[in-house]
Amino acid sequence: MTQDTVPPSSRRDSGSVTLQDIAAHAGVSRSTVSLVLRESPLVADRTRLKVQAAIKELGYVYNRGAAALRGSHTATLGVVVYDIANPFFGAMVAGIDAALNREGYVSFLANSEDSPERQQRFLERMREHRVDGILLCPAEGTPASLIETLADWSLPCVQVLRHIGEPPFDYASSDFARGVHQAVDHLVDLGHRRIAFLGGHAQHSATQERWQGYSEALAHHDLAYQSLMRGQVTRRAGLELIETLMRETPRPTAVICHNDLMAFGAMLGLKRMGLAPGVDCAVIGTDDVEEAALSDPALTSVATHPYAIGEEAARLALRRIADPGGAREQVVLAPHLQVRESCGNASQATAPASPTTSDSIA
Amino acid sequence: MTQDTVPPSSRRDSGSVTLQDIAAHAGVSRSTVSLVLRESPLVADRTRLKVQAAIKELGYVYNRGAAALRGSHTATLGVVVYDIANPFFGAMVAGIDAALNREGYVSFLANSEDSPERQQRFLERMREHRVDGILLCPAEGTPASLIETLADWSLPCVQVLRHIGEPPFDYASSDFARGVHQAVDHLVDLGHRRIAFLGGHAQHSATQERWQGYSEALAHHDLAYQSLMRGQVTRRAGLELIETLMRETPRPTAVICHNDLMAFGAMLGLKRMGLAPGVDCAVIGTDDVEEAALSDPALTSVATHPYAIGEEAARLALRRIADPGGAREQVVLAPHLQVRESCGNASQATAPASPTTSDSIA
DNA sequence: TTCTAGATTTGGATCAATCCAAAAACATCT
DNA sequence: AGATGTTTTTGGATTGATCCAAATCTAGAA
Repeated sequence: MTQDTVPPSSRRDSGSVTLQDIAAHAGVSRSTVSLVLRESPLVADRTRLKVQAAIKELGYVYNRGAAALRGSHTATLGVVVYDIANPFFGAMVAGIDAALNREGYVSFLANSEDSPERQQRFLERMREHRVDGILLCPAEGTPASLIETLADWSLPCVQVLRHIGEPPFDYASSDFARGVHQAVDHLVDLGHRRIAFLGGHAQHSATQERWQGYSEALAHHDLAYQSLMRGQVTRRAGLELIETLMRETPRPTAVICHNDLMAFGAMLGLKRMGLAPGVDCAVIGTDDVEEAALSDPALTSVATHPYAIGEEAARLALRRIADPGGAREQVVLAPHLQVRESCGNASQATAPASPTTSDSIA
Repeated sequence: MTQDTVPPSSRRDSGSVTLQDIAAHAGVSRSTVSLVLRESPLVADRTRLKVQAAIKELGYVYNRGAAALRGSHTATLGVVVYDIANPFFGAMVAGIDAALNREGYVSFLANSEDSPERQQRFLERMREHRVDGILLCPAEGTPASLIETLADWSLPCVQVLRHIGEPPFDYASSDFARGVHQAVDHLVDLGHRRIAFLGGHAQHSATQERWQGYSEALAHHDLAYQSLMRGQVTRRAGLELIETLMRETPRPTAVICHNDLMAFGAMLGLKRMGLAPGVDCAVIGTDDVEEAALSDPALTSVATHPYAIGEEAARLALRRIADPGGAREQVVLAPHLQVRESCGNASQATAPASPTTSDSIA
């Protein structure tokens, strides 16, 4: 009669139990409950337990929106990719998700479809939602000023896979140049001298780095032959480009592809021409997606570890959010060459016995 | 001196221009600015223009968090899938993204990895963020009570691809039973009589519906032969199961697979056994992922349109959010059979007389 | 000119948390 | 017991928008 500890049913009606309600029920103040929720060490153990019991009893649900309004962060990260339908991004997003989840963060995901306009809209929307930071895989044609704009917004941004402008900025990716270099090394070891490259025609860093790796590697091995074809980085483009390529004279004996999709297309194209991938022409892809292990023949590929890139990018973003003024970081993972069957096996290639069609002119 | 219209630089420092600031600058009240932002027809045109000018001039950024606190919705949707790395989900998420984007919504994406515990954590987190609704692809083993729990939370939830419990509930998917039925019909048309099925061993609706479609179709055609193998729905499982299957006597002449990944595995397995997919054994997949068109041989597949499912699911969720009490809806898209080469071509199977040179098949 | 219906506009309360300075409770040492 | 120092706890102010009832401003009619 003096104090009703639990108004039986009137509480869970409207679904909104507030800090105030808990405080009343536990006989403490709003502020104390807030401290308990945030796991502050200021609260005495006995009080903490009382409050936690009340929280459980009343079925309280933390309101992150209200907290964000007064506080300084939303525990929310914006993620903008340009092709979520691509399996590579699926894996990357899974990595991001895992890393964020550990810290209680949630991510807004948006798909720019490589359109700078869509990308811009998404970024503005995320800003309105007061995300703590952004993971951005910049759409092709993103203006160089975008990074400054984000800085003006004081929105921490980690660029992923591609970057616009020059460092310093936060960046997480794979060392694409090195990956292609490794692929060339491997082919040279196997005895190849005429190594072609099927690349993307787009102008972003991820494409350029691969070209660079390719030409550096050729120079390093004193190879005169060079053949660089550009197209979409799709299976279909791989199929079409390889046909053109195989009609060249002299014909390359190996081809490195921008990604695995192109490589699959190239292998299919070879088959359609009556040529055997790995025998008549070695093929190397990039990314090492799951299908690479099970294609026919199994594809040798430069593994770029999308899941790990996602994890690293997310962790870097969290670091930057915690320390916005800190030194910018570039996390560039080393790829590794996953050797399978699409380059033939060593015995075939390294011991060409007689017909060493010694490299001629390009 | 009486009124300073624009304090030149002191405003954009802290980055937070509020409704109050705009109101002062435009000479109106907070409330009016709010009405303008929400495109209320109550505001006179002249006032609206004045306010919009002030908004632009001061570089105001709408604070959706603050709005959500007082208002009733967050323009936010939670999306929980169980395998984001799967290309099917990539496409589906792209569809969701497109539909939400049109209405100004943003989505939180989470990956349950088919773990009910992870799923539960994510749902709680999303509740704390006060999402307006949930798109849920239930993890395997999700307790039947989950849907009630979400209802208790008064959180609108659309189940996608799989469902737990029985209608009425909101649900968006493909008619898997019908898809398998169509596949059987096609094979029977081609003259097949021994048709096997490679399915998943999991106990969710999506798997059961396919079994059901398979046995109904067999009954419909009075086929006595039946062979149903269960495993993971992965490429590797397809590869392993087909080998077992082809050692059976009598051997099936055709196999329908739970999804395309299994079908790719099955085709690879056939090749490894020295059998030709489409000649020695017809293969049909489900989903019609992009790779299906370019595999070797090109895969006949039951197209389930993940992008469209994503769009429909998102739109249904938005409808339910707008009208929480409305009648529950089941949006079940009709799949269609995408015929390619993995069942042989018509000339071999149906009309051995004339070599119809028409591109793929009729 | 006054009245009134209709169209605009407004201030105060509210949403549910956090921040912060100051108060209260408790322990320790003369 | 009193002075001092440490933990704990607290109320009031604050965050930035929306809701709502009431106030103000039209324009047309009496």
